Amino acid sequence: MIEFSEAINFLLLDFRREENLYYYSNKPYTGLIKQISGYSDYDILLLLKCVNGNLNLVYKKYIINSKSERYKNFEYLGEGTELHGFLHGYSLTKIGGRIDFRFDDFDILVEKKLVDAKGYRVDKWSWRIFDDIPNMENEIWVDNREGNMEVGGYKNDTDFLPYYTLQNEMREKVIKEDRLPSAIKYIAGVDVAYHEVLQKMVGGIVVLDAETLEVVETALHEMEISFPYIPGLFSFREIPPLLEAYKKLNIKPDLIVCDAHGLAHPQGVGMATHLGIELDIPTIGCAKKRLVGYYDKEALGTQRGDSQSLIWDSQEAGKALRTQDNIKSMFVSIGHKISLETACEWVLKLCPNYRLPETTRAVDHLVNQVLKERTDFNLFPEDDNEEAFQ
DNA sequence: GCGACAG
DNA sequence: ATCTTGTCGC
Repeated sequence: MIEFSEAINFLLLDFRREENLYYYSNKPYTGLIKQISGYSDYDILLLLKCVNGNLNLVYKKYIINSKSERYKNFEYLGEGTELHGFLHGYSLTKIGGRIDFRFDDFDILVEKKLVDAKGYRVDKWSWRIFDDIPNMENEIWVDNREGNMEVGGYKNDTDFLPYYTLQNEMREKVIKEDRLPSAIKYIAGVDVAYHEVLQKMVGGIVVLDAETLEVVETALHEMEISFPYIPGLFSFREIPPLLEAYKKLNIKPDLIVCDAHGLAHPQGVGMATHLGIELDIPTIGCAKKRLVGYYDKEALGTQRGDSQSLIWDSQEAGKALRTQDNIKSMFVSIGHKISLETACEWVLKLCPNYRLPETTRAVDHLVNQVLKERTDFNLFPEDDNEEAFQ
């Protein structure tokens, strides 16, 4: 484990060797290095994902000239390195409602008290955010290590045998042929957005007019994240908030398009299928990435409408379907009460301009917007009066 | 034994 | 799913 103050001091000293301008906030902090990536030919981007109180923050630092000897000094700060200690020097900016901590324009902040670095408009700045220095002994140290939150403790699949059993039962109920209403008037998209630190999720449904693709109704439901993400058991994580949101709808859709697989699933019971059986409504699985199955990439054409069978367990589990010219294919499969051919027709109809269906696009936008609004903190309430920066 | 693995 | 920045075209 590396002391955070030590690490950041090192970064700052290295980067701003000539300008020893620091703030000492003494803010206890815990987190880990989330990602180190090559950023361009000469930059390395270091992202520290941290938990501080109940905020989810991303600290970042550019390290210039990675090709020089200097870069070697950073090798010990590998991805996953744990950091505990004190936040030492930082600048705070607010960009489009998002809080950003920047180490790179730290000195500008000190000098001018208002930053406009790299063309970003900076609305507010402050170091008073950390005035309420928590007592170290009372501080709740949130363990934000991804392994603990998403995978750790859940690795043993036998913990989830009951869910696999449920999937086996559902598999018998799937209807793989068209049982659609004579006229499809409304089509819905469903999606869930997450807040990793608050452990909240917002499920949403957007109902579109099948003819015009205009939004006619939306419904939402927020709840705690209670089920981990496990490929194959994904539906048990996302369906609970979706069922709640569905209850709130006045206009019930004739068809639902899921941003996930249906039959193209290890047990043949992906989220689209699960949801379709649960609601007894025709559903389509329309995923961005393959989960199981194989298809002939060479044989797949490059034009909108081109498709290849996705084979799994010697069966056609779905289609790799090109929804736009020269663009990565989508993966369409039966959810419930619809044939694969009809499902592909609807997906194409719903993708007049973009790779993703309009249903998915609409609900994705809604759900992320709402989650952002509900989890956005006003870190500067005292600045809302006019004397703040005089 | 190891990799792959929707969102 | 979450997060980031850069570039291009309307």
